[in-house]
Amino acid sequence: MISIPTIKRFPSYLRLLRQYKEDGESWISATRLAGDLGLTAIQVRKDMAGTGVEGKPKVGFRIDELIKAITENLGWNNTTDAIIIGSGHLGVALSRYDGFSTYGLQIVAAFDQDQNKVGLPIGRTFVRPMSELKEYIKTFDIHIAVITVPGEAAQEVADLLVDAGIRAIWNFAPKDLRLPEDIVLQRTDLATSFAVLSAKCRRRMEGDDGSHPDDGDEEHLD
Amino acid sequence: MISIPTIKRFPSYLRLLRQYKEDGESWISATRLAGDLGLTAIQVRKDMAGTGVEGKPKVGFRIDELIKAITENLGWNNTTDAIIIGSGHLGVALSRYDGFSTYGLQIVAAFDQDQNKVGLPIGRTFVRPMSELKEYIKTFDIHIAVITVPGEAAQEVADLLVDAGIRAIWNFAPKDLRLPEDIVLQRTDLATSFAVLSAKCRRRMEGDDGSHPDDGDEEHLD
DNA sequence: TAGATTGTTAATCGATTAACAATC
DNA sequence: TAGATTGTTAATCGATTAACAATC
Repeated sequence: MISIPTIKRFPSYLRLLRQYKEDGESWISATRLAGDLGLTAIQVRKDMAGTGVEGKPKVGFRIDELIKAITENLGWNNTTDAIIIGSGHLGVALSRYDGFSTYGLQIVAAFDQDQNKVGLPIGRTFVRPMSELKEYIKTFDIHIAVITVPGEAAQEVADLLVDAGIRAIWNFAPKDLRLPEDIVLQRTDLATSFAVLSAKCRRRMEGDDGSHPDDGDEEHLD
Repeated sequence: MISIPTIKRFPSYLRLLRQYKEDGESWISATRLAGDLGLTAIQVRKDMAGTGVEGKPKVGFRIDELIKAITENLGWNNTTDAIIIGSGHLGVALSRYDGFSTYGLQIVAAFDQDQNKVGLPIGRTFVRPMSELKEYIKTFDIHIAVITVPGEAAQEVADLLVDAGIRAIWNFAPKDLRLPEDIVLQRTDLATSFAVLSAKCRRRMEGDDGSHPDDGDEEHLD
């Protein structure tokens, strides 16, 4: 089974591979991939081994094959429908974000507690009232929900989602959710990301000694 | 020196500690912190050791002391000015985000290449043209820049920032930047975050066996 | 006192890195 | 052939977890 650190590097590989392809190339070596991403060639080869794609000594890997294998490995070859709860600035930004289509993610509905927002257009749809949440999830068999409500409301919303039968939650609210073990949870916490940035800045100031490993994560986010 | 994984957990501790304080409590045990965050008590004690705060057997740690120590450790006791490049949906959302004040981060200016956006109000300020970027950074001695431009433009913008003397870049664009070693780089990559979510979903489906370690990063943001 | 909790030292676990034979 | 590159096995490194004495 592929490790989480490797999974985290997959999107970066994918972006670069697509670029190579666009440039008309069809083979790529781990050496060059590593150079372009600031990784070691050994690490890239290990990661590629996880995809099941075999390389050719002296030439490297077939770009098309790698793109296909990584995409499938991430499950990004199929489109997944998701809903978003919270239509504040961030909710609107994510709802309208084109980039998600690259990952096979499609925001098909937005919900908000604020009656004044209900009905407003957002992305390709409009804001729905929370009262319709449960029925929507069940009717359209939605598996993934994105939370962009204020931190204070996040746990309550998460509980509603779990009750409605959601399987995975992508939480952007600054709050650590408590969820049943069988629910998949992924955070994108700006505070955590900025904490790492702050810490790195601090070290740079205080004269850290030489070594500058590229985290990439939060990094890469963590 | 405090490890990056520990740094990543600091914001979660901080949020929880502030909540305890609001609830009128003044002491907290590692056991309870661990329970509320889904960590082990041993790990919490190790993390707390990093702050330099000493606990009392049987009672735990003074909440005020921990809040102060963690805040100072992250450098969040002082306000830091930052600028943002790219006034699309995400840029606007981040510029207006109130939560940053909690981390001592203040977005003091926004820039955009699009002449139609220049002059538009955003957050507490208005959009400036890219032509003013370098001078602004030098005049106000800005150390941190947030990038929210499209992936294709990110490297170019980053190069401009480095040339203007920026020290740290928080990159939200879906692009892996190549920067001089002395520049602090932190990514918040939605693709990476969603990749982890996708992988976890996949495993849940394919009948993974029992163990459900809470990543939290990315989970993690990260 | 008894018992929950802290703090430290040692063991474990997993990812990265190194070494090196195999290959085209 | 020579040499760059792959793929695998072993070594290293660092974080998490376990064990346990110290403490109030």
